Amino acid sequence: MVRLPKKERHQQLMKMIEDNPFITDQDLTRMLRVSIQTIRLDRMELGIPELRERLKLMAEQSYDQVRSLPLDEVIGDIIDLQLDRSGISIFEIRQEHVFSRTKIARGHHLFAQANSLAVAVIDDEIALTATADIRFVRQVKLGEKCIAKAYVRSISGERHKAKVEVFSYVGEELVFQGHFIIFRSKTESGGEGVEHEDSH
Amino acid sequence: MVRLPKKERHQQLMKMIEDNPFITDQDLTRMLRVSIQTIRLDRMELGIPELRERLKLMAEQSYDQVRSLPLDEVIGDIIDLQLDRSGISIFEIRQEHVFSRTKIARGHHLFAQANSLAVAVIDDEIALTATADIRFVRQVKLGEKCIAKAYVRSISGERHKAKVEVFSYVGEELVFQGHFIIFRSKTESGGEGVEHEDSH
DNA sequence: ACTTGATTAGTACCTGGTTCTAAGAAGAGG
DNA sequence: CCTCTTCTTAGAACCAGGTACTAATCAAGT
Repeated sequence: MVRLPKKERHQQLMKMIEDNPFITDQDLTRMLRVSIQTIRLDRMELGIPELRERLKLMAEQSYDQVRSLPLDEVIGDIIDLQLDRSGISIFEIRQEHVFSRTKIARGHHLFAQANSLAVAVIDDEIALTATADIRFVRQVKLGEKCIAKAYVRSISGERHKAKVEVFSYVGEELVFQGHFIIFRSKTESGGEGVEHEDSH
Repeated sequence: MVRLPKKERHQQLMKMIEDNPFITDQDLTRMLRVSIQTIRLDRMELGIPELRERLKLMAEQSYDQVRSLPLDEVIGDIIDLQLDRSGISIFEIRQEHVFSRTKIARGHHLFAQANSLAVAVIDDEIALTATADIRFVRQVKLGEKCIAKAYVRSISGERHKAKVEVFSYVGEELVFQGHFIIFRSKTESGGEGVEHEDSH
């Protein structure tokens, strides 16, 4: 049984741990046919932490992710906002926003950006989307930065509706447009007879 | 120093572990002022695994999530699907889908469910939303289960468009409706001159 | 022959537990 | 008062999965 040269073993070891971080040194000795000390020396050289540390790290990462989720009440970063007038937000299409096969952004993310912005631009305690009429003008791909611009077109009196138009661009190109009707509460508390409002 | 009754201590212990799963029994003895054996008996009674098991579980969950992400190309669980005809999906509104203050679902999640379903119901390799005309009929709250029903209304020849209507209900009540126009590729590969398609 | 790098063996020790046995303390019921 | 039960604490043995360190062996290289 000819053993592998050290470098190759290191390569294998890294790969094995990468695609199964739950593996113990004991398991690795069986698979690589070297002593457990060798495995440990290898991990040291490669700077790979022990099993428990690996799991702890993974757990911490996922924990932090969960805790930072509540922050994203707005999809995309708002970079300009004039309440009841206009707003701009930017949203980068990342891996998690695209269809894995085609790398084309899933529409609800573009909608979410536009919708969030349309709601944010309304200066009120509670603002909910009532209707939306949207059009996906061209597909947006992985890595592209989508810039949404919202304009408040009218704020009608009695029933507290606002019309908001949103145009999203990648560079100069229009990729999405939407007309939103947003219901807003009274500044005081919130309306009687607001039956057709909705979330966003 | 009067110690807490057992039930209260159990309450506290559960809460403490819940909002810091990285805590050791040793730490807990200091905070609850009981012996480490008591802590361990308590964990046993409550069925709370040891620190390492907790971390391992978290790590496994996040690992599985990452690996299963490509699966959730559809938002909501599809419970019935007749390709090119109709489909039904169910989607439970959870904490992460609502505005934290009002507990009302954010519209883009309802849209995402409907849109996903509209795309899924089209029997084609590539199907992308072109336009959508949607209406949020009433707000949906935390904990409600949203059932979306999609009907394919027409499939037009040359340009490969399909019209899909989606109605979402909570119980008997209509909460959302949308008319989608979906572009589809040719079954073979995918068309030349498809310039207005989009993601969903 | 001497040195160096790679590998293996073995021991002591660590953390964060489990499992089991045993012994006090505290209150309830007789 | 005694006894029974529940709760709590103590302690020892053991375990997984390591770290840290020492030492021995082997195979080349020069």
